[in-house]
Amino acid sequence: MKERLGILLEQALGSAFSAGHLRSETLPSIVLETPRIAAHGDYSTNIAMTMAAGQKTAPQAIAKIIIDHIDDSEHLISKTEIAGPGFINFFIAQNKWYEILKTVHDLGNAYGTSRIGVGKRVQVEFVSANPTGPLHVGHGRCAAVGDTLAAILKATGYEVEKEYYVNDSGRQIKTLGQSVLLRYREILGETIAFPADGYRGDYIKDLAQEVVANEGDRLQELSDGEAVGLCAKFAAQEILAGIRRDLEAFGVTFDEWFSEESLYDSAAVESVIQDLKNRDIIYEHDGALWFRTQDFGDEKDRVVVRTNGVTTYFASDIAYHKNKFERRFDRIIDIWGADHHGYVARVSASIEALGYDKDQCQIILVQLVNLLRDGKPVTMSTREGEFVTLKEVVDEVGRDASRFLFLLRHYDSPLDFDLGLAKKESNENPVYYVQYVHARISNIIRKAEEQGYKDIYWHEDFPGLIDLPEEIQLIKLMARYPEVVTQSALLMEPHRVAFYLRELAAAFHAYYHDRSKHKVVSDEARLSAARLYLVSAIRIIIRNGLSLMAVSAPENM
RNA sequence: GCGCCUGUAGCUCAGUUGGAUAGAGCAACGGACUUCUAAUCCGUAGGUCGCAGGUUCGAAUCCUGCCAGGCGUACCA
Repeated sequence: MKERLGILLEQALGSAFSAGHLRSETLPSIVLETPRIAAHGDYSTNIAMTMAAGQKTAPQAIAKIIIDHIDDSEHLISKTEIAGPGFINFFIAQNKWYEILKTVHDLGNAYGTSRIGVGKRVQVEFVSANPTGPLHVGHGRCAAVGDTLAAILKATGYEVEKEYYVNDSGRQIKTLGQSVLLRYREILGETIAFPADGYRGDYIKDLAQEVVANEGDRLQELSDGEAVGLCAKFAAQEILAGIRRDLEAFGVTFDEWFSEESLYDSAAVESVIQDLKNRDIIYEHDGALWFRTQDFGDEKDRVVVRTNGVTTYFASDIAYHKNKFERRFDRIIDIWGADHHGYVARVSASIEALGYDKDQCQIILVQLVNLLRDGKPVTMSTREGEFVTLKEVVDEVGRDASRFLFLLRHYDSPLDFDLGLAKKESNENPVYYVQYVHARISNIIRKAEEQGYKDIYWHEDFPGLIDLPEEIQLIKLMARYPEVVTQSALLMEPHRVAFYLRELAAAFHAYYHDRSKHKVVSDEARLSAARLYLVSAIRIIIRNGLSLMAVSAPENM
């Protein structure tokens, strides 16, 4: 609807230009919005005001010229008015709204999809937690945001690839191996001194137990280096498998699990460092190798290879992002926890230094999850083994409820996650409010079937039957769904879908509740058929929206 | 100190990329189930949009400066 009106406006501007009624200038971008207040029309544009300066004419006069040039041969518009300082308000002819209803039914699962991303490949990388311990709630938030954003981008036509970057190399993996080996020796009867920087969680002991079961005391005969290596490899694999399971239980899957180690195996890290050294972007200082990130907007230069010859995490990240660009994505989206924000400048500096367009790589920082238990903060540390895992939350609160909770917030704002409230919230969670709409409509449709309404179909009588203001209101709300999906994609803000669904659900519940006025299945066959058509359209949208979030749409509750 | 994010109703948060009279949920108070499911609905109350300037037809939104909170500021990841 908005699109069609936009086209009319564009044509009107064009014809006003060619008729010489407006001085020609570059076509301004037309912004149509749904006014907050119904009296301001169905759509409103500020175009006359934004053009006023360039035209050197009063906005009201420009508005009048534009309106005069609108060629509305389809009678889409029932009324236009110039209001306030120069808004043009459009009122859509009521009979045109029914076309939306038909569109929803015709498109079904595809209602809300668009083609703005067609032909473009985008990669979304998210979670990417080190395989040194299970995922915690913070990772869950990133997972929900990343997975839903990927689904939204897909719905707008992008070819989307979801990727998990596995940090299976470097010091933290070695520390993991050492921690497991120590617990292993402990089980075999040795007294050990556990180092301060070791991983202390119980899962380390479980892993050590498994090593004992698989290998017996064989590791005792190996050198420390070999034993640590074995333990590290085994532990990382096991933990990663667990991460994968937990994510699947949370409804998140990836197309690609990209190994950091593979960048070393293929010498990609080595060669990019060599390349940058040749170009004097990496230089030696105090025995270490430094990247001139400062020349590309970072606040200081960063170490790539330490004095002891070991590469930093940043080194493989340079090679990793180079690899991403080599895979020829049109867009690359990295989703990180906000605690990594210090990394943004250096990564985008490295992208620029390699000669790529840094704007092609967008980094979303998801604010941290503050974990509370009955109002009191719970400290989380993987190393100390004190944390609440994603699995625990999913098991306790449920996948639907926890996903919805994470998505009911802009990723920019920190989230307090209270475990004491989580259980309670699983009953009061807004997700049930939305799902309940789906269950209620499903129930209506079941009941209708029992009474002989076999099919849900359109009939040209319907406009006369569905004409209450609240019914038109519902259709107008349905018309907005595709705009919401498009906006979420453009702004990369998945929470918009969740908020929209809540709004649609509220409108439906209110409508549904007044049974005396709005009963769907009644004695009047034609009215019933018409209302069935209306509410089943709502069900389609609820289902589509929930499916973007990978939240289930139950038939019964 | 410097950098990033945030400050909107008692609490948790939206706010259509600068629009017209700032909105939900929870909590509080008062109502609605012989009806297609009350996990629901209706109503009341609740606001100097952190503070102060600036930009303009117009600011919660943009700019500057303060104040407060979170995170970061490693040859850790």
